[in-house]
Formats: sequence, C-alpha cells, structure tokens
Amino acid sequence: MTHILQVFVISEKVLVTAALPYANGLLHIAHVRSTYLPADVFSRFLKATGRDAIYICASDDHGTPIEVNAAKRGVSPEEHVAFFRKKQVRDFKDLGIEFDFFSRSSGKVNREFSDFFFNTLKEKGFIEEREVLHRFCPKCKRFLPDRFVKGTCPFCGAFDQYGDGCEECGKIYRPVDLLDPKCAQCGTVPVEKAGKHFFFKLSSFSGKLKSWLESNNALQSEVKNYALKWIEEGLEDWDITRDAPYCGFEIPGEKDKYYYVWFDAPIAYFSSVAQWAKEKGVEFDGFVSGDAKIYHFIGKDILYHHYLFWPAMLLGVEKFSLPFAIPTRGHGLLAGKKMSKSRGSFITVEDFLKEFPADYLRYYWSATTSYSMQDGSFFWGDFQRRVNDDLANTLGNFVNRTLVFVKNNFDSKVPEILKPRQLAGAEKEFDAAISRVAGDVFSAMDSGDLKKGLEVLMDFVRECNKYFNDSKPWQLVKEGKDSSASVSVSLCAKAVATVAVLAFPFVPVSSRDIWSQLGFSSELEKVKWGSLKSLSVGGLVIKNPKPVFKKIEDSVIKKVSRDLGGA
RNA sequence: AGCGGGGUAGGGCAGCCUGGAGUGCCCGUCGGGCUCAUAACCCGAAAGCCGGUCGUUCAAAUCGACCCCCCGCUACCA
Repeated sequence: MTHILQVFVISEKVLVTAALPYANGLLHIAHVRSTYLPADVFSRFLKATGRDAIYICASDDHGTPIEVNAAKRGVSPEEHVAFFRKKQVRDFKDLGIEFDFFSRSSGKVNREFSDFFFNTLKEKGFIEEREVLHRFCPKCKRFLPDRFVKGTCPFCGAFDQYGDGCEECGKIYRPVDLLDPKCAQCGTVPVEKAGKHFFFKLSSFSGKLKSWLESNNALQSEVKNYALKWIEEGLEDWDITRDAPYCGFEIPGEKDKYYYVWFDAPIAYFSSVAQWAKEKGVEFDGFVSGDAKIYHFIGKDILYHHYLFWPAMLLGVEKFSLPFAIPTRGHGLLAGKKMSKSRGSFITVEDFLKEFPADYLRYYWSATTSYSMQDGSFFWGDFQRRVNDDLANTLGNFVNRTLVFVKNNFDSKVPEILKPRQLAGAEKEFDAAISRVAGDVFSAMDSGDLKKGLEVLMDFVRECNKYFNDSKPWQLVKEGKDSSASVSVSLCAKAVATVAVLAFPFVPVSSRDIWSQLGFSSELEKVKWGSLKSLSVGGLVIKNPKPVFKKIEDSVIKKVSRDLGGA
C-alpha cells in the first residue's frame, strides 16, 4: 500500500500547539529546537498533506518572575510582557514559525475560559479550599514562594539555599521547611501566616489518568513511563492559588487571590483557538472536542503539566478532547552545555539571525533532533558542516546543476517529460524513485519522526545526484543525443520540483526560491503532496539560476562562535 | 538516593520494541572516476571485540540479571 494515497482521504481537524513562550526574556535557539520548530514543521506537513490543521500559540504573560522582573525594570507587568512579547513575535516571524494565531494568556478570552474551567471544576467538587501555612515577609508585604526565601537546608545543613530545594544535597522540600529563613529580596525574617488556598484535586484523577496514558498509543512510551511513575508514587493535590502581589487573573469572588500561572497557561491553547475561530468565522468545537486530533508540542521540562495536570483538568471539565499526542523533545545544548545566561552560553534567536538565514537553523535542528527526550547539542563546526555539505553541496548543487544545464542546453526551457511506460532502465527506476519519495517521507513524518523524514528526503537528493552523474547528460549533448539528454534532464527537473515541495516544511524560504527558480509562478505552499504525481514541469522556463545556499566560511564560524559563545 | 535517557569505526547518528553474519547513514582519512554544477558530484577502500561481566538461545548490538561511565529530571523555578 502506498501512504500517499491516504493523503487524499485525510480530512480530519488537527490542532497543533507549541508550549507558550514565557514573556520574560528573549527566545534562544534551544527553545526553537524542542518546540517551536518541530511544531511548525509538523503543521506545515499536515497542511501540505491535506489535513485541516491549525498551529496555535500564545504568550505566557503571568507568574511571579514576570511580576518581580517588571518591578526590577521599573515598569508595569503589562509593559514588561509587551516588551518581550513583541520581540518574540518578531523572532518567530523571522524564523518562519508561522502560527495561524498567536494570542496572549492574559487576554480577556483566556480569562473567561479560565473562569469557566475553575467554576466547572469547583462545581464538580474537584477544587476545594484549604488553609495553608506560608512564609510572609512583613517588609515586602508578600508571601514568599520557593525562590523568594533563602535559608539553611533542613537535611544537610547547607547555608544560603533556596526555598524549593537544596543545591548541595539535591533534596526537595517546601519553603516552610527551610531553617533560619530570610526573605531573598530584603533579608527580613519572614513570619508564618495562614491563608486560604484553592486546591485542584489532582489525586482523584490518578485512575483516569493512568488508563488514559496506558491506552493512548500515540504518546511516546518513554514519556508515558515517566508520567506513570509519578502516578504510581501518588499524585498530590495541586495548589492553584497565589496571593497578591501576583501577575495573573484574580479568582472570581476572591480578593488578592490569583490563579497560579500554570492553571491558566494551558487553557490559553483553547481560548486562542476560540479567538482564531471567531476571527475566521469558522467553528471552534471541531478543533478542541469530538474527533479533533490535538498535538501539544513541548520541551521535556514541562511534561508534568501536559501529561498530568492539563489532562486531569480536561477530564474534570468533560467538555473537550484529551491530547492525541504530546510530542516531547529534549533540550538544546550549546556544545554539550546547558544554555544559560550566567554561563555566557546563550544564543538568542535575534543574534543568530543577524548572521545566518533562518533556514540554516531550521535545517540543522531538524536534522539533529530526534523524536525523543534526548538532549542535543548545537556545535558550530557541525552546523557549518551540515549547511555546507548537506544544504549547499548536496541539495543546492543538485538544484543548481540541473537548472544551469537546462539553461545552457535547452534554452532555459524544461523538456517535456515522458510517461513512465515510455521509460526504461535507469530512467524508469529514477522516475519510480521520484514517485516513491513523497510516500516515504510521509510515512516517517506522519508518525512524528520529522528527523527521519528529512533523512529520507536527503537520501533521495543523493540518489538524484547519483542519477545525474550516471546518466551523463553533458556527454549526451556533446554526442548530439539531445533527446536522450532531455529525458534525463526532465526527470531531474521533476525531482527538483518534488524536493522543493517536500523540503518546504523544513526550509520554507529556500524551497520557495527553488520553486521560483524552476519557473513556477504558483504558490508552493498550496501544492499538496498528494498531487505530486501529476505535477508537470515540462515547458517551465528557468529563471536565472543561482545558488540557493551559500556556504559558510571557516572565518565566519570562528568569529561567530567567539562572539555568540559555544566555541 | 530514586527515576528517565544514553554508552555502536576518529567525530555525529540510525538499528534495539518484533533476536539471524556489524546491517546502515552523514562527516573525516586514503585511492579512483567525472568535468553539467556552489573546487561541487559519483565510485571504491581502510577503520568497530555494538561500555563491562554473566545468563537465555542453534543464533544476542538486539532479550534477562548485575556492574561501570555520561547526561537529565525530581511538582508551588514556564
């Protein structure tokens, strides 16, 4: 059976989301690797294969760090969020990350959705009030969550540890357990103060979560095991309340009580869809309930929220579909080390794109990021190698040698292509390979293995180069066998068109370049993979061919790795 | 400490679930071919005790046990 046939009959609605970027800093290239790029590649793939897919995201505007950092900068949380959100939106655009809608978690619609979730869960008895003891700084007039209190580790006695865990012995504890506590901001000794908090009864969903995880085969098994382990150890109910001052939505009917940021953040996936649907004038329900296929792309750091908390909320509300898959990828490292500001190993998207085209980064991460929780490094040398060898020498050169050949020997006009039954030998084989490749790439990518899909595509391009070499059209032309040469060249041109279409999800800008150099005036993104078989290249007029990918010089790598880090 | 992931030619990886000659990919090295093309492309060769030990099996990179090393995670830090 050929998968490509299925492409015609797939008409399902698919919602693709990417983890909400926290509006508290600049995007760096590791963020791109685990979440935004794979989700973008996948949604482009879905659209190109006939699915009714949308790619939705939003800025995450809430939480303590935003409130605190805004105060540090002397601006309001709203201004702080707007500042970073704007930069992130620009970075996404420059990277070719094309959301159908990019909302904000602090928006009006998300507030309505959050209240709906809260009220529904409360009515159903899944949210209850409890008195809890927290440390309160009388000078700052605020409750001190985890990182806001410092003191001595109750286990090993290490000094100057944060409230959430000890960096010396690795033990985890609550802020109230910390000995000799002090406010991390002002050094004042905090007092213990009781307050009313709302708890989401996560523990009561253990059974349902377990069976959902176990029965859902689209979830990665490695991540599933991870989540199941947590259930086995016993889920704790989840404190979804934060006290003022807090940057978030105030809980209805309460004073100075806010939803914890992780309560309203995932809800923004759906509220954003609602906004998109309203703007487009289409139905909202189809993408979030019933048979909708929902994919949440995330980095491994937030898998608890997406494999446990969020599904439990959905199970409680009983209105929406549970995620179909939650593609979870590992983190991007810089030459084996965590990207972190303090260590100076932190490459922002902005800085990166000043030096290189977005497609270079898109290709590099796509080619090196497996569908797993495995971390992966960015190496400058490897990056250069991938760009120069894979993109320029293998892909770019195949395109270029084909187009230049048409220009020089066929008056820039692609010869008419023969029907498969008119072909024989190597030509017939190559034609079959061209017909086969879309299905092969499709199979890999449809299962979520984007890296494999790209590998299959690159293998095909190598096969193209081999065919070009073996069929020696330049020799045929010299011998006056123009018609034989035209058969080879027309097949290569068809291969180029096929590659442009299949590479589009990965390197959209470059693919468009190839497409237009080939002489197409149509829009590449409208071409469905299922229609590749009937794609006609004969008669196309080649525009002035020029290399699609420029190679990166050693000196540039040297300079950039020194300036941006990771040398 | 527990849990998760990893340890496969000089480097980077796939293969492992569903055992079948180390099967394979990219780069590097060495040799050859080609000259259409971005000094690109193609072919060939050298190079691995598949982290270690023990087991199961006719057969183990693949399954099981134990051990060693690396990385990560451990809920109110997105």
